[in-house]
Amino acid sequence: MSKHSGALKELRAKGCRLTPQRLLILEAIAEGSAHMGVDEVFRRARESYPYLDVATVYRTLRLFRELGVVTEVGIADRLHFELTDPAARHHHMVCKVCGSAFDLSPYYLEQFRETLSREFGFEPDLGNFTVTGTCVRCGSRKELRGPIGN
Amino acid sequence: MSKHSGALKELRAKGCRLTPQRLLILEAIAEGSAHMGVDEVFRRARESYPYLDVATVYRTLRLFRELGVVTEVGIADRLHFELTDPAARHHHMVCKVCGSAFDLSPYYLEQFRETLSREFGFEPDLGNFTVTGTCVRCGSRKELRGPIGN
DNA sequence: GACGCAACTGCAATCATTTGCAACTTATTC
DNA sequence: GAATAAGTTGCAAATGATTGCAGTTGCGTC
Repeated sequence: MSKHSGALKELRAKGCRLTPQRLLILEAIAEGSAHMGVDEVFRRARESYPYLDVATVYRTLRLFRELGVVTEVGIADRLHFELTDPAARHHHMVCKVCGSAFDLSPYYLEQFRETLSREFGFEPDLGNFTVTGTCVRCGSRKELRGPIGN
Repeated sequence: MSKHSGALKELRAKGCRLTPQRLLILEAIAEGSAHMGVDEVFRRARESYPYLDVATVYRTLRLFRELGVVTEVGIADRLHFELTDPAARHHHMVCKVCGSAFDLSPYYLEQFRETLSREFGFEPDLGNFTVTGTCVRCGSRKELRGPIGN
């Protein structure tokens, strides 16, 4: 409950309602593994309420993201979410070869953010920031196969 | 033709074939506006060859992106592409409020890239890098409406 | 604790993107 | 220039995600 109270306050502040569906989805994310796919959230939440529809899950997750309650991580072109933990805020590096997601401390982005803000007045949405690329393991494996290898 | 010759060489090097469809799609992007949506590429290319299928456009664009021939820009959760110009390489800032895309010089990301590479061995795929956020105009408009405004 | 309204949900339809497969083409080899 | 092997295409079906709408429900007000 303690983890949710903040989220509920956010809902109220925006004039949103507290529905059983939203509570279920919130719980599913809070109790599930890190970086949950939409269908995993859906399956978990539906266990307690079989009438739940995927559309509601998508809508709710988007709402939660806008409220800052959950963080979106784009893994392999699909939506994944995790509970936002203000005490351990972090970004993500996703390997486009193996699909693994690594946490990245905001420390490494602070300077970048400041530059964009100062130079262009552009305020980056780093709350849901993800860099794709190649992780150490996949990078070294590729080298072994030569420059054209796939 | 001069702009394409590089792309054609890339195709050959990877053992890919040169088909009329691919040429059409390449031309459509080269002649079209910046940051073209998939359907715009499709419509343009189909003008010269009505049998062209969307699936082919998607497949070809993905191939071109992997070859570095085109650059992907994610605007409002949809795929957009532009011809990669090695002489004027740049990244993108996309405003999540108004959907505008702004060019960003690689200069601002060089340090970030180096840090990720050195600290984590993670090689970011900055060729197709996009930051979302709020641009100057939308940022200031929001302030006028107060903190809860939408 | 009933009323009213805007927010929310479920359903079905729709859009954006990807994939499996059989038929067809490109480019290579002889 | 015919035979061949591998890459490509179009079509149709599947998947992931969004949206319109009519009915339902949370919640502030009396």
